[in-house]
Amino acid sequence: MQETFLTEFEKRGYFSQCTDHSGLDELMSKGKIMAYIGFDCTAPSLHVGSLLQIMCLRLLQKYGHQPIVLLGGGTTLIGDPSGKEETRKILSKKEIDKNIKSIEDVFKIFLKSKNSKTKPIFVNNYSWLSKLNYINFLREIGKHFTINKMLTFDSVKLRLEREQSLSYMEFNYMMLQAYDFFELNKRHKCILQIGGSDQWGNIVNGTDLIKRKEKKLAYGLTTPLLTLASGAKMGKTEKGAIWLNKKMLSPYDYWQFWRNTDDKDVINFLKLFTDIDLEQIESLISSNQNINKLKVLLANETTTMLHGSKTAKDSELTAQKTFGDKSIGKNLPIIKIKKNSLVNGMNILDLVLLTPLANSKGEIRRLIKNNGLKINNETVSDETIIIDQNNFDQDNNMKVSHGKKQHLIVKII
RNA sequence: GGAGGGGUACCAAAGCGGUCAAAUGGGGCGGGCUGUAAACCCGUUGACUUCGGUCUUCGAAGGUUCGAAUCCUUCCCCCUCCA
Repeated sequence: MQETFLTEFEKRGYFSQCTDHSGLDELMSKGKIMAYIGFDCTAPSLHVGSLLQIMCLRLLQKYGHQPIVLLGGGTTLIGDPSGKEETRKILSKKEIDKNIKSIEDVFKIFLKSKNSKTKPIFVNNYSWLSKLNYINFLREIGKHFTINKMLTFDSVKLRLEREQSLSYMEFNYMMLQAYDFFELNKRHKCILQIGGSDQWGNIVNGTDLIKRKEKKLAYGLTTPLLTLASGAKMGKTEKGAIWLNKKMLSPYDYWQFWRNTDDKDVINFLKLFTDIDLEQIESLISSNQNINKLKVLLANETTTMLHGSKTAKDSELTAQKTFGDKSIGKNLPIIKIKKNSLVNGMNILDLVLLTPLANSKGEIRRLIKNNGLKINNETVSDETIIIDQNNFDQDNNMKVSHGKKQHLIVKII
């Protein structure tokens, strides 16, 4: 059987639901289509939780389709109630615009723009949503929505069942998203919206609206909500979200995130988050590769995609040095301190407090008590020791470790 | 509108005048085992400290008391039942 966008989409584990599977598959194998995914702009960067959607856009390009990236400058002003138990905090227009700019940069890394037929189109729904006239909107769009049906959507239903307030503003969100699809259908002949499974309701509203107003067929396709083997949501860890923007998360930490994948998730992640051919992945599985090698492969592939192959290699090397020969790898985070703050020596507690490794002296004391703090690979057992120039090597570096995984370099300048 | 029940640390939940920085479980962090995995075992989990203590915290604000998470008053929020 010939491979199509949808067949690979399914094989890789991206598929959850589709409004018309065979219809869409047929259409997409006949020629190029336009498809869009909308992204929220509540933060200055997307995190790994959105990576699956980004991979979908890449897959579209692979099969010669053109992705539209919708940055929700308008809808973020309202806040999507889907999957949220509480009202989101509302951001200012200025913050959102700033976020959009930095999110766009990430897409430009992931998506290819050389081929003019498949290069991504960036749109901001603020440009049309902000121009809507309330009365016209109600007459043209609002009449196609029944309250009866809107109340049955999970995003609304859950809030009502829990008696948590849902403002009229948020209640309108789904209409706006439906309108986005309608607008993109008119502007760019966009006939497919992809989204996470929590977006199903919103997407279907869009295809319905297009059907009613334009008498045209449009399709919806959703990806499953990913959960890790541990049951946690993809993308957020205790230390914070796994951001895609390198200003918010260093490439080394990004690499580490993938390297630390649960054994049970590794194969799935290779399929979901790398470009490695499915056949090749299958052969890796059947050849019974060492699981840790696969994790390194996963980390290298994902990091290369975002930060480039050189950075990925450097991260691997840093990891090798850090965990293998316990030396200093160059990609470890560096904390700089001034030379004169060390002339009289500095208490270990004060020094560690300057780093992101701990938030209070009490925490550092506990860490020392539990044998978790190391200076240059030596376990610190006394909280009163003084750090001075002698603890640094000839390059003025000193390695500080919190447990086995968190390491950084303190450097004298 | 009426009648009850409740808001405690990251979450869940006990405590109901002093021995409460607050039981227990989950989560987190650290250690052990290992493979930078999972499972398991152990320790730890407000801040500061000269390690004697000191300061801040049990929805909010006042009050009673030598002493309040605990009692009283007002206010805010949530839940259940009735209308």
